[in-house]
Amino acid sequence: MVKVKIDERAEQRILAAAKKIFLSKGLDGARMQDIADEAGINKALLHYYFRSKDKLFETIFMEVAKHFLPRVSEIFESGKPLFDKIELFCETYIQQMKETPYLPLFILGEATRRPETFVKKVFGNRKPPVHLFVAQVQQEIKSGNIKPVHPLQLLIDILSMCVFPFMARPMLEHVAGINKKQFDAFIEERKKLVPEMIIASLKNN
Amino acid sequence: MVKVKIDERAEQRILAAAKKIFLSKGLDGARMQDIADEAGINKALLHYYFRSKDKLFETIFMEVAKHFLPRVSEIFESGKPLFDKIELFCETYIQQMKETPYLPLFILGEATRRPETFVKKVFGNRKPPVHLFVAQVQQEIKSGNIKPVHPLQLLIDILSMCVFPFMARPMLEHVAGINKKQFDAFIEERKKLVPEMIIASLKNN
DNA sequence: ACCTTTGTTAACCATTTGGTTAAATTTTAT
DNA sequence: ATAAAATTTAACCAAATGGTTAACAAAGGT
Repeated sequence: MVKVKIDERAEQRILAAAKKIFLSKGLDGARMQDIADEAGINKALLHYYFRSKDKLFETIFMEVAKHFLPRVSEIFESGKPLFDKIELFCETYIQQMKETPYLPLFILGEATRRPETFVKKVFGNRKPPVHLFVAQVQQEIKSGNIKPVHPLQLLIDILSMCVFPFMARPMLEHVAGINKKQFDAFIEERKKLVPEMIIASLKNN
Repeated sequence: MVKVKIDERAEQRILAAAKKIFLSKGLDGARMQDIADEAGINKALLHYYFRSKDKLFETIFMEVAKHFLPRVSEIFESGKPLFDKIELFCETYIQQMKETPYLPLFILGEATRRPETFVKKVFGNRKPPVHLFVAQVQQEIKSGNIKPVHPLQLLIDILSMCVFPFMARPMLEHVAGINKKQFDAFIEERKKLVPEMIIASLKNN
């Protein structure tokens, strides 16, 4: 008979709980007691494993921040044609946001409130290789394969359309009068529509 | 000689201070003392004019939320051709976000954390007439003037591209290695580029 | 002048909150 | 088994925070 580990290690439960609470309430809104309750342990144990609220938050932030730029480097560095990269970028991004819908508001909110603390730490020395994307776009323009566009503007266009709908979700659902299921369908549709739209705008004729 | 009102009414100063503090720190991050200090008055006076922190916050939120959908109704209800509306929408939106760059993260952050409290209150009975835009797009499709697109997806595309860059600003500046002046130029350029891009993607040939 | 209303403040108060401590329990090594 | 190390908890603590009170000052009306 396999021995089932009935309860995870406390440290893991704390991390999971902290992630849930911080993501939904933010640094200021989260209470250490909330996290302890969610993890089912005593509050003092939080300080035993992680020295302070700030330390715990930073641990979560860093772990979670990775997912905000999901596999972007991998995609940019792949040898794929531009249009394939755009399709893959949208697909990957929207899928990631579907799985962690609180992520963008959380990351951008905290990064805006404490830029010096977080923005630099997130990327450390390894920024995503935007220049590769930029160079490829410029190459395609020079070759006459696509219309002349500003590469960085293009990148932000794509990113905006993939991420923003998740941030505006509650308003969207209310204004458009749709429910969660319809929102999911709406988002799923975007995996195809966004790259189509972008690529159509790039084609020459 | 004109008598200069050396200090505004305290109530006004409180509102201005609360706006500044709440917008930058959010409901949870803002301290009543911060607001009192910013307004240059005693903390008790905050409670004299506005009963509680929540009441004060709601006042600010409601006042400020109006600017999140700047003149959208006006634009949708104007008799203008679709492409003109799109151009005007982008121009108006980006300009508003330039003037109140903290707005989107603030509104969407609070709306997400307390949807039942805020989302409905913001719009009250008067939602923006999205259906007018939708109908106009459908009409243009039927007339064969533009490619067939999903009207709501189109609207979100536009909104995303206008608003998101302001929310992602600190990350953007860091990743793209640009300063505030360059960001402003980047944004200014979008007033033309975004509608151009959208309209190009709608044209038939 | 005098009284009433409105505006403003210093000093408090109760609760919440992040954090600590010392004791108790469990695990691990010998 | 037993001592040492690691884990967990209940009880505290000090600071911060939203909010109240009572006294004081300014303005307005008579």
